[in-house]
Amino acid sequence: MTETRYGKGQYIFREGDPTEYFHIVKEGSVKCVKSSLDGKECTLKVLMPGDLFCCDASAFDGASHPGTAQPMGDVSVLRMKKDAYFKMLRANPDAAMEVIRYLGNRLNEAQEKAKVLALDRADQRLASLLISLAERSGVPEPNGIRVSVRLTRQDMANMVGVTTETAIRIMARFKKARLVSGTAARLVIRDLPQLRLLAST
Amino acid sequence: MTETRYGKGQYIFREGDPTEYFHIVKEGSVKCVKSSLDGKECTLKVLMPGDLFCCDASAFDGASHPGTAQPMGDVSVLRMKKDAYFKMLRANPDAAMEVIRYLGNRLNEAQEKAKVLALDRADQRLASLLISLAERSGVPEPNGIRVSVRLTRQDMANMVGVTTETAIRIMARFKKARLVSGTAARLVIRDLPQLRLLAST
DNA sequence: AATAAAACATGACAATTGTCATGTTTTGAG
DNA sequence: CTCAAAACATGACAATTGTCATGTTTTATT
Repeated sequence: MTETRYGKGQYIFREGDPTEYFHIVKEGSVKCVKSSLDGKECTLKVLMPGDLFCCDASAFDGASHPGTAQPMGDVSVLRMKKDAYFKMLRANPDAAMEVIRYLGNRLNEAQEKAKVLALDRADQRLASLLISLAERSGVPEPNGIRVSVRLTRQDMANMVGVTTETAIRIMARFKKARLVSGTAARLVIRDLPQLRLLAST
Repeated sequence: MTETRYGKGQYIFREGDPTEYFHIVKEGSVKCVKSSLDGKECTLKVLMPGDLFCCDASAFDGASHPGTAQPMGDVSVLRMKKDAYFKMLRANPDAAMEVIRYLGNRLNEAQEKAKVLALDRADQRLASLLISLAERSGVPEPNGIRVSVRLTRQDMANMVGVTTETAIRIMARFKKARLVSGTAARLVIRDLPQLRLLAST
């Protein structure tokens, strides 16, 4: 299990690269991204410390990475050679069970995301995103919940499948309605209940 | 491991039901569905013989089912009490590894689906669906590939996050362009290469 | 074979979201 | 602190998709 550090502009691995390592996020956040042929990008998930990645099937079949893993700022990642990882899992039922649980949670999450993308309007999808940001990386503050991950409007757009302009416009509306305040450097959720209402309306 | 049969109009379990069993599809197909508060439905996946479900995290935390499992026609399902299933996995590293591989594949699939929903137009999403139907349940025929699962336009609409009308219109276009023929009872993919092209255009 | 229900179909129109263009503000590197 | 790059912002317009209404065809059941 070796520790590796990555910084801005680097990649942990890219879509299509051969799968060699199992990874755990130690410090910082990591973006999982897929892109289409015409350059459009979609952010599938932001991994936080403790999150596993490439703990799964792509690692098995000698296949290649189905997406790109990109550090958001400076990150530190623990990794282990594929073979050693599998050996470890076989020898250690507790670890294997933990990975099964983790993958199951990730699968549920991914399917919930698919549902939101399939059924909700852009503003609802953004509201859902803000809610989960508040829950997963929120820091309580006097006048709301600060999101500790730095996300530009473009990042948010890529996370909910809309254009940057649409994300900007909707966030501007949210700001006007006092549901949120600030931008990437300091995004604060000010009215979580109202956002929840909007997400399910 | 007991076998259970289900028929039209029944449910294997519904969203919110407590998780009690681990399941395997033995015969027939099973729809995994989520619905929103206002009645809109989204089909996450069609399970085929050999597919596992509830092999995952929801089964752990004593949580409830995140979605509904609905038989498509007559199906036969093998199931095992949660506790026995976990005991079996712990005692059997091969089985545990197999579940890890399976969940990983499902996760990749779900994320690919999310990407398509986030980035592609309705016609591209439908083309992608038809491609994967051809690959996963296609039966070669003199003039194309027959889809062995019976799917109405409404089913397809629910699978790609569009309205029934939109699915009907796009399928009509596909039919006119000789990419497909027939309806639910006998859907045939006639020009897979062209569909692939369309899906990634 | 009759018949009700479901599936398929199509038009007119509305709502949502994307595209492109342009300008302002904020951020970060030197 | 300066300055370029990135992020944020907004308008005008186009494209996509949804909504509602209505009608035909197919399917399944008695």
